[in-house]
Amino acid sequence: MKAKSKEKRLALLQAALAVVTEKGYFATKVDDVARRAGVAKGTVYLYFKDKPAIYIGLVDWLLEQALAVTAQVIARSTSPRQTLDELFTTWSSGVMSNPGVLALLSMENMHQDNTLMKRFKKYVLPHIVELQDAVAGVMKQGIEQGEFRPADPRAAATMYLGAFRAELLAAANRPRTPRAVESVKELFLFGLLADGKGRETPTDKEH
Amino acid sequence: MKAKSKEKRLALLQAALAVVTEKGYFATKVDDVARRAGVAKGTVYLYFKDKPAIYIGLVDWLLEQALAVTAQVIARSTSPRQTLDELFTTWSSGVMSNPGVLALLSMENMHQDNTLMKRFKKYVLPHIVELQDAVAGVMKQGIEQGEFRPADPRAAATMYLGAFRAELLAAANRPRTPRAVESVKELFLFGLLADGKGRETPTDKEH
DNA sequence: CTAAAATGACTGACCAGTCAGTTTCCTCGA
DNA sequence: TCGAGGAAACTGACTGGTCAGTCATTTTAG
Repeated sequence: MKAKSKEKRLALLQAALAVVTEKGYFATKVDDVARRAGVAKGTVYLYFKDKPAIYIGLVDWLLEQALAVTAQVIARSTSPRQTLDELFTTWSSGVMSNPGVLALLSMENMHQDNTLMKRFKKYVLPHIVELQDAVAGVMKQGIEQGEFRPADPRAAATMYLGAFRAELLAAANRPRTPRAVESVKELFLFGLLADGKGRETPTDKEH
Repeated sequence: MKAKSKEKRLALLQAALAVVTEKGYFATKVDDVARRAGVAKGTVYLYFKDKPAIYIGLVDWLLEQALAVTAQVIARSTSPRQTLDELFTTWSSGVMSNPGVLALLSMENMHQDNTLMKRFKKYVLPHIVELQDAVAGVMKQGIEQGEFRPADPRAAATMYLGAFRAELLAAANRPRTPRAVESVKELFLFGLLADGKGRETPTDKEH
């Protein structure tokens, strides 16, 4: 099982990525992955314990990339606001460039299978939380620096990621207009309400 | 196939809802649905052509409810802003009360199977668009009435639904705090930026 | 020449969908 | 009121196809 090269494993992951984003996890046969990588089915099992392990390996790899890219954007940009802007663009042109990938990262999807779900919680979820934390960190910094309003950083992160996701999926149906992306970003920053509608009373929680 | 009662069909759908939201579509065996409804597997096939048909029937039924509830909220509430507020609450306490249901309605999930995907596009997607349109209508009205800023109603609807979804899923992991829900709503309305950060220049699209 | 790597035919488990047989329900004539 | 008979509803054992995972055999590399 612990076969020679890391490279071959990577090649298999790339093949898996291609097939799985195209057909989805459940419709993907191990043999499909093997063929796409140009090897026989047996070979796949030299590098991965079983089918779920391919999935876990794949998601792990993707999240690693996403985290690296995110850290890089955070490191080099000058303000939290700019960071958010760049994250949107960087993500959508890179790792998370299609709905297939998003599906891979969604827990409710993996809910479809028990083994998968267990391993997802154990191995993948922590990394997703890490990503959320990274974004929440940006929010926190922005708030502290006074660029953002006082708000719950986690809620803001959740919403930012949700908006990203929704936009990406919407774009999969209709052709993607840069305008729509801008609209979403802009709404996130400025909110929906017209000016003077009570922005100064964000504390009246109970109605 | 066209067996007697609508009621029995409904009972089967209810059973399917219970099992599918619990285990996911792919992990659900037709026999599970039958057992849950207290009938034999064969009976299921008197009411549904095949397994995908159960799924389609289920989602159709759910969306019908969601649309009805949404229309009702829109009809009785006094302002677009209040409508949005109530939609959030109504949805999460009713039809879309758990992540399992959300998974059922997500296209990327159904991407997992080809037959399912085809039928999803044909039968389900139009209803989802209808729901998005209903929300976009609220946005449009709010904008026209001056309660909301000029913005793309569709983008705003996409984002609103995305925020709802993200919050609901987040709540599935950590216990749901009313505070988090409020945070999300509030962020959606007011945006993240601190006051005086350029709200009056939403037209500088190119950076 | 040998060991590591790769192969792909094979097997066992699983399950959607079928259908011959059984039960339930209804109708109608005595 | 009863029950005979027929139809509609229901049943669940069975079948055919699919596929994850195995492993005896072959290929490659050193």
